[in-house]
Amino acid sequence: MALVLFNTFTRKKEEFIPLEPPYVRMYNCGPTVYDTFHIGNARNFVVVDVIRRYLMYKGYKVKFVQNITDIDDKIIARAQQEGASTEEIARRYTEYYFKYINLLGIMPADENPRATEFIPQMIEFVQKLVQKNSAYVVDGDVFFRIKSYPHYGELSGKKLDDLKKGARVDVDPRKEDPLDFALWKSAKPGEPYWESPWGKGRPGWHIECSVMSMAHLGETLDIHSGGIDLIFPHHENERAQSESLTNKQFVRYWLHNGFLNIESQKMSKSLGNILTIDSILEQYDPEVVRYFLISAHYRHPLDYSQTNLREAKSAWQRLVDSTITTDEIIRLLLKDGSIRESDIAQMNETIEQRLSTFRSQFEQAMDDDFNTAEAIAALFNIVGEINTLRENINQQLKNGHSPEPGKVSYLSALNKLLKELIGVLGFRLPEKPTLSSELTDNLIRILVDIRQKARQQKLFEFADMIRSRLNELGIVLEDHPQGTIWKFKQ
RNA sequence: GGCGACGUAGCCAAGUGGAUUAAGGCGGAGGUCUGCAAAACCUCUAUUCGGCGGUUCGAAUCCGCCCGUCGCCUCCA
Repeated sequence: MALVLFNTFTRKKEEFIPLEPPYVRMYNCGPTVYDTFHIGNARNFVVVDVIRRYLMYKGYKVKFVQNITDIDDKIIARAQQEGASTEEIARRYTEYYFKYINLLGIMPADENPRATEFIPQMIEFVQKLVQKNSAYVVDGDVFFRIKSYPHYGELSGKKLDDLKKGARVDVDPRKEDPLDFALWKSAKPGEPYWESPWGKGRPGWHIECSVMSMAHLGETLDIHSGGIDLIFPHHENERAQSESLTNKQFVRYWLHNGFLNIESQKMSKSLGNILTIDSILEQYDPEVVRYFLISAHYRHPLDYSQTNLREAKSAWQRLVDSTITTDEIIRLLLKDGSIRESDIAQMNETIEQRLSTFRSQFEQAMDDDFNTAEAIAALFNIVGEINTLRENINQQLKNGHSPEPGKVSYLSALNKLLKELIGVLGFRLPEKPTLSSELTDNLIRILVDIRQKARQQKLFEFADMIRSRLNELGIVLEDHPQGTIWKFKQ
């Protein structure tokens, strides 16, 4: 099956063919570490994480690079505001960034280059552009000359004339063209700086990504991603300067995720509706947040609301519950000897067939421009099959028959498949009791046994007390025909 | 002003010319199971896809107009 993705550049879905299969060079515009990151940033990080994981699942060898912009105007502004150094600010929010992407279950990038580590390469890059006449120097600033790059505007689909008409910012009169942008900025007094051929200064914000992506991935990237707002001017400028330097295609596939809105409105500082990721993770499990973030197609706008998060929580719960209950039921069946490990391992063609139908439903969805909404639907179809099957086995049990080994092995295989695909989307299921919590498990089982005795003797008040006291501790008991199982309340 | 996206059940959200009952989830109603629960299962919850026209044998899917929502063009994921 061919993987198809929507390329912002062509505005079409295209089959994904990396430059040198099976290698994939992937770059995502990372954070500028001047502040905490918000749920909208999280959407980008999670979406890109899912894309990366799926490419790996498909057998690609992905090298994933995400930069950290640790010097720029906003960091300087923040530092001055707080009377701190830019390094301090950058360090603080870099830590924050790593802490929270880790909590969100985002795989660490293969490389996280920082802008300040690549200043010499940036200077060299700019120098070459000046030599090629693609850039010019004015009073210690260096500007990119967009006239030198005939393809300017192609990525964002903008006409240069329209851009000029729509300009809402005062134009720097030293620019040859209002659309020329800074490659190197001279330092004002009190600002951090690096020595350069043009005097003291710092890199412009677009040059960083070009330099750092090329440093780690070469001159042509397979995938370059970011939020939809980065198309213009950031990615347009990256493309212009990179291709001017190399005369090669900079990016094969441009991917952009849609915005996350708050109550249908864009998040912005001026509206004061920024939701930082830490405030959300205080209320919701990271997996719930991930579920919410990929419950809609990545290119569509997504609306944040408490209702939507609560909905995600219930849906995620259904997924988790199915896997836990199935695990526990199989465990009980093994324990009382009504089924054996060797029975479970038994596969046959019918089972294989059905499993692959479920798997391919998932893959078809993901192959179609990473349609996570549909992929999740595929997951729920598996859940439905599992739960119906379990019900079926319950029925047999109640009728005094021991469960058919074929059914149990199908159940077990479905459960395994479900867990695998949940993992492909980057979700983490609650962990099995570890060695340290084995004691807990054993203690609860003692209580479960005592309650069972009480129920047999119709001491329901006593039995219910055990159940409700455990419930107060966040432990839920469920009585199944195979026996009683326990779970942690979510 | 220029460019673009979107409008599918109470809510979230796939589908984008014809197999098909228009996925899946949340919520709700009724039932089954249970000592009671929980979880789960079963049934029901869009003759219809913002509105009006058009193209077509056939449209939620294509075209036009209208209404509504949102975004980019400026730092921004």
